[in-house]
Amino acid sequence: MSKNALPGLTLCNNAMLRRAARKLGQFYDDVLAPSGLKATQQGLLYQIHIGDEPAMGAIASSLIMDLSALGHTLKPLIRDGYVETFADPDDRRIKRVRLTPRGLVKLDEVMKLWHVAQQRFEDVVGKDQATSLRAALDGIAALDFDLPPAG
Amino acid sequence: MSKNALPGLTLCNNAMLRRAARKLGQFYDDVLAPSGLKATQQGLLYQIHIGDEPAMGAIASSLIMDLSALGHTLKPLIRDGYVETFADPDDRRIKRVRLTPRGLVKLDEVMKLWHVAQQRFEDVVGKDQATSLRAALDGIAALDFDLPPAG
DNA sequence: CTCATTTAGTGGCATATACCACTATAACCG
DNA sequence: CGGTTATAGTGGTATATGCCACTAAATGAG
Repeated sequence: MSKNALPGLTLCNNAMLRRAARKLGQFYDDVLAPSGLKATQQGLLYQIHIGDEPAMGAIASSLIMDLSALGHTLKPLIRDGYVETFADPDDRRIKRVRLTPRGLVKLDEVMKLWHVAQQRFEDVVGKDQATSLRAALDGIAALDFDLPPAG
Repeated sequence: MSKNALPGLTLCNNAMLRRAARKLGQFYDDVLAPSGLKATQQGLLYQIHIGDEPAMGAIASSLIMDLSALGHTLKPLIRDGYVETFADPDDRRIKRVRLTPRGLVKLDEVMKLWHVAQQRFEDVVGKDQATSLRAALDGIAALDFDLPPAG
């Protein structure tokens, strides 16, 4: 009944990454649960907050997320009144995003919980380990897998 | 227009992990696309294949995935005839999973593409880097975040 | 044996995330 | 200026995942 009775699991970089993401996501989600937000939503609110009324495209590319996926993810936050959008006056194709006052309050609340989760994570894995892990993950996010142009 | 105009992004372990997972997922998915399978599905077929007609619970716990999530994820694979399930004769609560002949053929096909993606990843990040990354991710997956029992 | 409890999965609902086709707007070119 | 192209988002559809309430089946206590 060991947790890892199945072999071979550790071979695929992508599978391992997703697996770790599920684990960590469950942990962060648990800790954030009292706020009613998921970790993804907390992260998104935070990104919006630290940006200067960022355009959707800017957020999406920062988060390496599909633009339409961002749009979908934003919907519950808009519905719940944490976030609002408005067209850029200089380019009406661009939709900018900001927190509502209510969203600011909520962010404050959820960030307290986030600190708990973050701290607990770093207690368990070690601060330096966590830092180098994040660096490694940032490295992956920055990779370019394109084959060098043949011509 | 830098990709990372927004600051602060790199602070959250969970957010960074998800971000890297999106990036890598997109890459693996791209490479596997000709097979018609997503990387998650390839990974799942593979897990089923290397297991001995594993029970759903066993798969779920190996992958650190919610049991019901596994059930949902399995549905398209069953619908497309790659996978079938059957009740364990000794314990009818248990549902075991196996590949169909068609599933085996498909796995073969998709694994060829997987090797391409995997190889390309390791070319780009380095074999040793990849190995230690996977080890780190496995470490995260194995963490225990429970607070030590107060009693 | 019978009832309470635990275990294994299911189904519904909600969010996360991607791709595609489409629309609106801006930018560019002759 | 007018038509073509490029850019920014939207909506639909599909998979990925999680939680909860529920059912079925096995286990354990009396």
